[in-house]
Formats: sequence, structure tokens, C-alpha cells
Amino acid sequence: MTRSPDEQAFLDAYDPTAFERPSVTVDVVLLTVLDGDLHVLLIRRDEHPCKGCWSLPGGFIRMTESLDEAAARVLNDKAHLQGVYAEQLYTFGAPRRDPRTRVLSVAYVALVNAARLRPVEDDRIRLALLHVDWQGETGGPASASWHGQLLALAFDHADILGLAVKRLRGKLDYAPVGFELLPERFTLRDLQSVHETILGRKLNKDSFRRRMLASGRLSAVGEREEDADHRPAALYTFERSA
Amino acid sequence: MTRSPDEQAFLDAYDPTAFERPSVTVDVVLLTVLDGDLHVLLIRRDEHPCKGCWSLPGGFIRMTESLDEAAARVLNDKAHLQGVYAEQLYTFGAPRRDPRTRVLSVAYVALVNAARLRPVEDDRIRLALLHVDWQGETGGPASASWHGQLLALAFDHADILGLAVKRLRGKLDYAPVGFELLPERFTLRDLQSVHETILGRKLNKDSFRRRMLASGRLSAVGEREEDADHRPAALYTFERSA
DNA sequence: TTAATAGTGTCTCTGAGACACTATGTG
DNA sequence: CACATAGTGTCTCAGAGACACTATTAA
Repeated sequence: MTRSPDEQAFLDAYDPTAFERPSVTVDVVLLTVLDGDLHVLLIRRDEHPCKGCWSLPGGFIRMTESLDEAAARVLNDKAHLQGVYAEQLYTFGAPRRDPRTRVLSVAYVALVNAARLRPVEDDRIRLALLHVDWQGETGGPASASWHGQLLALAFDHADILGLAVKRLRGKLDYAPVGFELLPERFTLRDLQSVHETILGRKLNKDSFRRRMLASGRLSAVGEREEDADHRPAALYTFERSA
Repeated sequence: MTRSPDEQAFLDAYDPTAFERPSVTVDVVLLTVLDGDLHVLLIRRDEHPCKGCWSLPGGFIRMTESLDEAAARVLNDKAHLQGVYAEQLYTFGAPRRDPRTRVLSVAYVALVNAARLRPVEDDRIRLALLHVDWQGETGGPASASWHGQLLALAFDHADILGLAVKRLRGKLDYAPVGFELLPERFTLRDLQSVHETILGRKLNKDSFRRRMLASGRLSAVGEREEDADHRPAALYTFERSA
């Protein structure tokens, strides 16, 4: 490489392949906690390629919408959800990740309380159980199953799922993200259970309580849970202003 | 919104704007530490739009290369650098961030020791001093100057710069990233200085030493620095295997 | 010798884990 | 009553900051 930067820039401008445009999709990893396990919303592909495989809800980016807006649109179209927490995860761009043509995928992670999600399911849409083979933030692909049967995932969506879990585990330490998976009012035990589900390990009850109460993000509702068959716990709300 | 998910998916497939393709560039925030300050490589735009502004080195993605490969290509073309640490940062996609047409930018952060970078400079390429107005990981745009003069940044590149610094500050706690900005052999003081430059604040010497030595990622070379006008410090190397 | 920085030893403070104990609900 | 879970108080242990002290170089 002995070309000067100027020369090289000139050549770049005339490279015929430089301006061919890839397709760009936004794919959303919509996660929820159901019965103490992480679940993800998947959609069955009814067309080639990967016909019959299960894929993340997604769609091609439109020319007038931002990436965040595209993610919100996908959530609205595929799961009838509005105002859900969603953040950009990573952009996947291996040249042959889609066999048809060059497709970049801007992946998002979205979190929602399971109660808002259940009525949506139909035969093409499943809330699949998520399996993570690795500990901590090691990273790697994840798999998904439904009623005990492993679902074949389309394209590189297993990698996207894995990265979503890795990111979520990392954020849990310093960002108020567990609340997004809970209803408006919840007990400390509910919150700890969500954290344990995401992290894939048990947490110390005492220090979890201390940490959460010291964070200043919880405010006590002043009421207690009902229909518990033991001493009812105090209800808290997430304080978004803090 | 009363359409079923099936109907909506059907409509999506026939939306005429859904398959119009955006342009996609890869833009690289190439950071280095020079004289105790963060610097960034910028390139002057000689064409409209933003003629005369300074922009991050970047280029349009090609159909046969991955995103990581595109970032490596940009680094090679614009700064004659190979094998430099680079990782994907975020994808910027506001609809009007480029006035010509829809352009998505997949931003990367790259780190390099300043000694590898200095000979590259010509009039169109500058190693600009980076200014960060906020503390910690607050976030926000950053600005750049050269010989005391503020440089006008193209497009949303001030936001990209700011996010790069925010990400870097966050990673410093748990990832071995300071080494990328140092030569092969360095002293603990060098390493601390790099950390302080990135974080924008002084660190405690004692606990920094302990933390670094306890991390198991440093191995003592067995030699000491030369031409110091005081007691010379031991030299260390980064242990990539650990 | 002095000035400057490298490097060590130790005290304290803080936060997490562990555990004992009390409180309050159901059956 | 027994039993289960909520919630409190306190001990211990590990890591970070603070600081005193010694070591080693140049001038």
C-alpha cells in the first residue's frame, strides 16, 4: 500500500461497486419474562428463504423514518405494542447472512411486561422460551423452543438473540432496565426474580434489597400485595425522574 | 390500529417505499492520546454538502465486505493503518442527517498509539484535539479543534464523537482497552495517564496500580524505562491471552 | 545532597454476602 | 399453633481511597 490518501480517496469515488446499495432491515428482539423464564417473540417465515424457520419481527427501513421509529413501527405492526422500551443493539452485516441479496440488519432489543403480550399470539407468532448456554457475559448464540421443541431460527437470528441477552445482562448492573419487564406496581421479590431470570443465576436477597432501595429509583406505593398465601410484601413503583 | 398481524405483514410486503434502499456508510472515530489529550482523525470535505467541514474518515459499504472489513478498509485507505483495534459503536439513521439522500452511518471506534499515526498527516487530514463538555458517562456531542481553532464538523459527526467517548469511558472499567492506545511496552504511569485522559479525571494511584496488577493482564518485561530524569519505572506488556 | 517519581505496607471506609432474628400473613 | 415469606440488624470479608514510608534514579 503506497498510494497517498488523496489518490486512494479519488479511486474510492470511482469504484463501481461503492455505490450499490444494500437492503436494510430493522429486527427487534422483543423479550419478556414469563413464569420465571426469558421468552422472545418469534414469527414463522412462510416464504423462502428459510421457509418454516422462525425469525425476529422485522421490516425494511423506510426512507422517511428514523431507525428508532422503524423499530417502534415493527413493534406496533407485529405485536400491537406502543410505548415499549427499545434500544438499538448492533448492526449485523455479514455479506451472505441473507442468501437473496445483501441485507444489513439493525437489531433492537425491546422489553415488555408479559401481561401486555399474551393476547397477541396466533399460529404464526410465538412467545418462545429462550435458552442461553453460557454463563455471565461470555456471549454466543442462543436458541429458542416452544412446548419443548427447538425452533429453527432464520438467518443469523440465533447470534442476534445471544447478543441481546449479553447486552441485557451487562446493563442490569447500572441501568434501570428490570422495571420494563414488570407491571406498574411490583414487589422487591418480583424485581429480584426478573434480575435472576435475566442473569441466569440466583442473587443474594439481602444485598439486592439494599442495593435497590439505596438506588433511589423505587418509591413505596404504601400498599401491599394481595392474595399471597403468606405475609404480603410492600408494593413499589419505578421512579423515572430519579 | 385494528389490523391483525397477518394483514399487516401482507401490507408491509406490498408497501412501495419499503424496498427503496438507503445508502450505507461506515464512519470511523479513530482516537489516540497525544500529549495527555484525546485526539481524533478528521478529514476535510472538499465537496458539497458540508464543503470545508471536517468529517470522520468513512466510505460507502461494498456489497462483498462485512461491516468490520469496511471499517478496516477505511482505516487502511485514509490512515494507512492495519491491524488496529476497532469495534462497532452505533448506527446513525436520522432521515435527514445527510441532505442529499438517505444515508445510514454505521459508526466504529478505533484506537491506536499516536506514534503510528503522526506521519500520516497532510493538509486534508488532521489529528484534532477532542473536547468533551460533560462529566462521566453523561453523554452528548463533542467538538474538535486544531491549533486552538474550533473545527466545523460535518453532518451529525459531533454526536458520533460524543457517543464514542461515552462508550470508551464505559468500557474502561471492565475491558482491556487502554493498552490499544499505548506502545508495546509501557509503564504503569503511562497506563494510568491514558485512563485519566479518557475519563477526564484524575485517578487514585495506589488503587489503580493494585487493580491493574491484580487483573492478570500485565506481565513485567523485566526492564525499566530509560532517559527518565528520576527513578525509572518498570516496563510492562499487555497479556492478550489472559 | 535534593528533587522527583517508583513502589510497599497498612488503616479506614464502603458495599456485598451471610446469617440470625423479628414481623405478619395463611391455614 | 405451624409455616412461609417480609423485612431488620449486625458481623465479616474484599476492594478502593488515603497516607506514610522506603527505594532509586538524575542533577
